[in-house]
This record gives sequence, structure tokens and C-alpha cells, in this order.
Amino acid sequence: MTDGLRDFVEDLQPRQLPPPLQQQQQYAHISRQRGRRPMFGQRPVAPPQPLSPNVTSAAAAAAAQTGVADSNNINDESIRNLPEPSSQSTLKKQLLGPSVLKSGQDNVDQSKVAEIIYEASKGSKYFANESRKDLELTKRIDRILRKKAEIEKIDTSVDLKRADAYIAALELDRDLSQTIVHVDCDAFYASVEELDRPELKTVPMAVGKGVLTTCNYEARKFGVRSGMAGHIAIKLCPQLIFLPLNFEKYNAKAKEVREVLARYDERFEAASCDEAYLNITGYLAKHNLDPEEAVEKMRQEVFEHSKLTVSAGIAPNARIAKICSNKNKPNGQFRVGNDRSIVMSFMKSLPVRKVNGVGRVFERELEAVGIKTCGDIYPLRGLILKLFGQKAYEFLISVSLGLGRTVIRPAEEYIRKSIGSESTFPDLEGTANLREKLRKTAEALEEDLTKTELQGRTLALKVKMFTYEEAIRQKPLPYPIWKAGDVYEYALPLLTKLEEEYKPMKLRLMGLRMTNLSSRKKSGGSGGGSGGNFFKPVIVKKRKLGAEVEEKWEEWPEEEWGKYDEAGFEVRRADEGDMDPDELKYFDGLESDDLVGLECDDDDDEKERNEKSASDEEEKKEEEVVYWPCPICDLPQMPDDRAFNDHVDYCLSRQTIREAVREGGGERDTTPVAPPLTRTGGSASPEKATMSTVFKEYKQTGSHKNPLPSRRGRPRGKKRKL
DNA sequence: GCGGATCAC
DNA sequence: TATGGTGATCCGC
Repeated sequence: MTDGLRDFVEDLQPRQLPPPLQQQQQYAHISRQRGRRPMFGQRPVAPPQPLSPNVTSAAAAAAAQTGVADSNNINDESIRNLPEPSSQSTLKKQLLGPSVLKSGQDNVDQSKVAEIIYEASKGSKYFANESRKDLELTKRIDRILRKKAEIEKIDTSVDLKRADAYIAALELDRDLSQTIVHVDCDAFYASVEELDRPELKTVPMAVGKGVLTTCNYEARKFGVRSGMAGHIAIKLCPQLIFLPLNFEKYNAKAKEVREVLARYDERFEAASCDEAYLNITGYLAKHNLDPEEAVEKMRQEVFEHSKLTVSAGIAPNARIAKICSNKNKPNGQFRVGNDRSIVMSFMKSLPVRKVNGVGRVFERELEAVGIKTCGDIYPLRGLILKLFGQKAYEFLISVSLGLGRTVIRPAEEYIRKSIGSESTFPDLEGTANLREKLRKTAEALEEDLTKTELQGRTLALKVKMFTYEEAIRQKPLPYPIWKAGDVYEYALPLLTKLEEEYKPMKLRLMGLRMTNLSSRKKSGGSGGGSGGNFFKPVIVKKRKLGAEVEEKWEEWPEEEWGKYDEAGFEVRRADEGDMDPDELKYFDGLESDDLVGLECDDDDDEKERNEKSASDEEEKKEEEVVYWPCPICDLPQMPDDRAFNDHVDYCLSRQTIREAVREGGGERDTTPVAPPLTRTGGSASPEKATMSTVFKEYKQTGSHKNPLPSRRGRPRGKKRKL
């Protein structure tokens, strides 16, 4: 350790400046971590030996030996839980960490890295926990595969038809008119540190302790990654230099970057400290610039202004832009053009893991059923709903089509739904000790509640046992609280409850979190939640079976990532034109929910769920209901007048469009990209490639609305802005 | 509504 | 000696 580094740590101890953006608060806490340990300074060791060509470290050599066969280590006592040798490989991959597919690791031998990590982890409690989780996942995947076999036995043509109808509806909504940019700073924290200490540029260096927050590209050559445990990183790269976090510095730099971004889209969306989305459609039109030119210029300006390099992705929507920004990292950019065939061919070979929302677990589940790339989704579209559920279905389908949101808006317009504080510490046990820790945790939470001027009506206590097993107990409160004393008082019963459940409870982490938030600001403000004075949140209801829907909740990761527009902010982007996407989705959702007999119990009405025999009820209904066949698409509809009429209207509008396509000859854009996506039986359009083109015209004229006299009123209510 | 799990950063 | 913290969502019960 060096004194200089220690000074750094002392310096930031009181810490925490008001983060300009909501998202940044999630990082602010880190700087006040207790129990800091000595920093690792430079060690007198052998010169750097990247893992790229040859691994020469002792650990690697040892690993190489044991690594001949994956199952060689199975007799280790600590991993006796492991079922069969085959799961070793998945576990190793799991241990590799979440960012294997990220950039900067292309020339690193991942299997050797995996071995080293595996060897270094073996025997630890952490490892045992990972093994347990891996086993659970393997079992779950087993169930999924059995389910798949079941489904394949029966007739899936109805599911296929429904999927095709859904896809057709989504296709109608496709918007290729916007140019979205995702900007991502390269190794942000590490780069900022290098500005102050240029000599670090040429040596492997990491920021953060315990778990690395990030590391520079020199370090990545050794297989070091962000999110990696510090002691593992040392095994991979003994000469790795560790720096402490310095959020003031990072925030200042982030601000500089944002100043430039604002020139291109004043309503850009800061997704985190070092990431942002921009809609540069307006900018391009105004300055008559090519997207690539403009972004090139923007990155150049960012560099001149902040001395930091950024990477960027340019695409018709945020999801693809995000993927693109990783493509030519560092200091590069990549564009997927605003053209359906380009989008489709880009998605076709893209590993699903690259998509935001597909993590290590989902990746394995998908792989098990034969989905490795986004192009693999479409052929299985008839199975996915039953295999993974409604949300995952909607998500995967939209991913396979390369769809994503095109509305970008400032982070300030999102409302926070929870606020919490948690910390890890050396194993702790004993009622008195745990209560003391609880008190400290409550005080930390009060601090954040004070800063944000929030209060909450539901309190949750989270603990992590010394075995890494986690548990949460939560409780609604009689009134909103924010003071540490109150928090402690209400948290104590939760703690004692846990102590009873887990007999001698030994903890390594404790956290408190408040939900059901409301603002304590006099002037209203953005705090949302029940109890709020000015901005009462919109009641957002999830899809309900058959019944009228006041507000619909946008499907999972697809759009807003759960953040919603509390006070009904007017979003003024062009893309939310006249065709209300909700309506299409509504009908489709209704269809699938109703017909599949899926457990769609997203009701907010308590009475509806009082019957524990919900599933029985469901089945009974399923048998009794007589569906009305739609005269257009022939798919069975719920016997509900309004819903039926809505559906027919919808089908007619699609029919109209289809005919328009045929008349127009459908000659444009006919490249047969992504073959599976162009044609399937049933109601799918014969020429989807042109549908979006046609639809654009419809959007302009607005003539698609109510192609025939409507028989009733649409389910009204505030339309969800996408 | 609760608790566990997953995901992103 | 020994693998983080904040916030959000989804699923099963």
C-alpha cells in the first residue's frame, strides 16, 4: 500500500456530493464504505505477461494440468454437491463473471482464465454458493426441457398462428424514422484516473477494491474484468495496480462529457454515470448531416472537451444502439442503418447474450432449448410463450425483430421506486451485534432519505448469511417514515423474525430498503408514490383478463425498463404518432392471455385473488368459454362485445394495409433477409419487408385509423406514451 | 403482497 | 485472508 493511495481514501471519506442525476446515486454510496482495507500498490514482481499467447504463471500452469478434463476436480469435498461432471463447465463459465462477452477480452484465452478463476475460487464459501446456484439452474433447465418435450407432442399450430399475428402487429409498429445513439465511455473510471496519472496508461490498473469497478485495457489483456473479485484479479495479474474510487472526479468528468452530448440532443438520457442515449434525428435534419459523420464529430468534441474517449452505437432504436456501442470499443463507433433488412441481418447472427436483459441465467436457459442467437428465436416462436411466460415471450419476439424503444428522455423524468442502503462486513452474529448493525443501517438509510427528501411506507430488511444465502423480510407501515429511529423500530421485528427462522444467524451483509415512496418536499416535486401531495402517481394497471384496462404497463425490458412516466409528461418525439401502439398490443395481449389459459393473474384487485383455486377457476373457464371466431383472421376471440369489435377493427386495418401492399406491388425492400422471418403460414403478411414502408405512409396520413366505421369506443383512458 | 431470483451498471 | 451496492422487474406462491 502506498501513503498516497491512503490519502486518497481518507480524502473521500466524508464524501458524496449531490449527484446531478438520479442514476448516479447508485454509485455514491460506495465512497462511504466502511472497513476499508489497505490498497494494493505496485509489487516487485515479474514483468507483465498477458494471457494472450501463452500463460506462464504458476497458477495457470497448474490450471492447465487440471483442466485437461473438466471432471477431474469433482472429488473436492467442497463441491460434492455437484451432480454430474458436465455441470463443471457451466460453473466455470458462471465464475468467469458477467462480462465475458464484453469487449477488451478478444485476445484472451478465456478457458485458461476460467481455469485460474476456478482454481482460485475452489473451496471458498462463495464458490459453494455458486455451485448451489448452478445446480438449481441445471434442475430448472431440466424442467424447461421436459416441458418443451411435452409441448412438442401436442399441436402447436394455434400458438404458431398467434405468434405470427403478434409479430405482424409488432411489425406494423416498427419505426425506422429515428436515429438513436448510445454513447459509452471507455473504461470510464480507469480512464479518468489515467488523465491524472498518465504513467498508468501502460500498466495494468484497476479501480475499486474487493470487487473491481473497472480496469484499464492493459489489465484486460490478463483476463481481468470489471466485477471481478480483487484477489482473483491478483491471481490473473500479480502486478495489477489498484486505485480507490473517487466519485467527485468521475462526476466532474461525466459532466464534461454530458455538456457535449447536450449539443446534439438537449433531452438526452443519462443511463448511468458513463452511458447515455441520444435521439439525434432532429440534429441531423437541422445540420443536414450523415449519422456517422455527426457521431464522429460528437466523439471528437467529447474528446477535445474532456480528454476522454467514448464509443458509440448508432441505430434506429435504443436496444440496437446499445449493442452497437460495444462493437468497436474502445474509441470507435458502429452503425446499424435505418432499414429493416439491415436490422434483421444484424440480429440474425447476434448472440442473445449481447442483448440487454439476457444475463447468464437466461442465456443458459435459452441455449438449452436451442436459442443461441437472436435469429434462433423465430423458429421457436410457437413454443416460447409456454416455455418462458408472457413477458419473456414478448421480450424475445421483439428482440428477434430487432425492435426497441425510440423515445429518449432525460433521466430526471423517471421516478424512483425504492431507496435502500446495504453493506457487507466480516461475519457477524449475536442478537446485540446484529441490532447494533441494524441501527447503523437505519442511520445510513435515513441519510439517503434526508438527502432525497423521500419517505416510505414499506420497509424491507435484507440479509446475506455467511453462506451467501440471502433472505428478505418486508412489511407495510402504518404511515410513511424516514427517521432512523422509526426505521429501526419497524425493522427490528423483521430482524427477530429472521433470527428465529435461521436459528444461529451469522451474517455477512445487512440492508434496509424503503418502497412505496412519497416526497417530503414542500413543493411537490418528483418523489411519487402514495402519500405524495402534488404528483400523485398514475395508477398503472397491468393487463387484466377480459376486463377493461385503464392503463397498461409496458412489457418487460422492451421499453422503459420499468420506469414510467409518473405525471404524464408529454413526450414530444415524433415516433409516437397517431397509431396507438397500445391498441395493437392490447388485443394481442388479450388474445394470448385469454386463449393460452396462462396464469395471467396480474390483477390489482385483492378480491380477485382471494380464491386460492385460481388455477382451477382458470381451467374451468377455459372449458366453458365459447370463443367467437374472427371473420378476418379466423382466430378465436373472447366472447366479449367490445373486445371482439376491437379485434375485428384491428384485423380490418391490417387487412387494409395488406391490400395496399399488394396494390403497391411490394417491390421495394424485397431482399429476402432473415428468411424465416418473411413467411410463415396463417395470418402473417406475405411481404413484411414492405409493410413498414407502407405503414410509414399510414402514419403520415393518419388514414389507418378506423378504416371502417367503428362500432364502439376504444377503451379509452390515458394512452401510454412509448 | 411477499420472497426469491435475475439483471444492469 | 477471501467475491459490492443500488435499483428495478418478474415469477411463483
